Amino acid sequence: MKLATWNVNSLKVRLPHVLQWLADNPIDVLCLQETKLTDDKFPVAEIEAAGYQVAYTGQKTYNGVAILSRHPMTEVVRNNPLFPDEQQRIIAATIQDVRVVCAYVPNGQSVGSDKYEYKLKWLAALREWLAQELAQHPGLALLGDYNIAPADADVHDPAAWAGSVLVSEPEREAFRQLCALELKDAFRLFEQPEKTYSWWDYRQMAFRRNMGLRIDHILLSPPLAARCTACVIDRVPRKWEQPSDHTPVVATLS
DNA sequence: ATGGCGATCATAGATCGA
Repeated sequence: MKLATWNVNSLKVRLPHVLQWLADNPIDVLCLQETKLTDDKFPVAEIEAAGYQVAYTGQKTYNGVAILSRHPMTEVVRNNPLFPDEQQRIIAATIQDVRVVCAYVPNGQSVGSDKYEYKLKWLAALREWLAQELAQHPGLALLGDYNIAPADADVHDPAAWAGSVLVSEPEREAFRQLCALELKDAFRLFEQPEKTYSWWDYRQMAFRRNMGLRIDHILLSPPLAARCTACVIDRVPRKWEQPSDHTPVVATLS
């Protein structure tokens, strides 16, 4: 089973990219973030025509998440039941023996801002809910845009980024608290090329200069981590015309 | 120090993202 996550920064603009990438990479499950579509505008027919079922929850302009699956989805949950929220940032579904949680973690804007406080509260509530989910679903995968670079190795210029949003210590502690649920960062289960990132700013030719951050992650519970044979970041779609600023992360389970 | 770029929307400049 192959699972992937991709922040598409508008599914309206990026639907051709998603369909092309799925044609090239016929994986089982794809989690999307930042669809930026209300549910009435979600491109269900195009995705079904590509061979995927889909569950989604969105809103106008901001946020929005979806799960595309080649296999039936059950127990679909939208949002964190422990954290009432207007912002559509979480969708979960059970696919075969895997509880798939797709998350778009708040950006946080800047350290100390209201949005930063919201991010930390949101992450604490996510952890609380995941503990409950794990009790019912031992095989759980948390895929998404975490908006956290867990370590300096995930940052192109750690000195320049030190202490700022996406790398600050409270955010990294929140990431570690998710890992403390025994979730494993699939990417770090394997030897990886240095300076591998999942996001590059549109400005300053950041992609060409590889000025990136690794902020999109797949965390796996112990039974799934034991089955994981690979985890890669696919830079290819970032080179396409009119790309998302994020690129897919893919995990393979035996 | 500021703005870079891109998407969105009360379609023009503002807001947000990361």
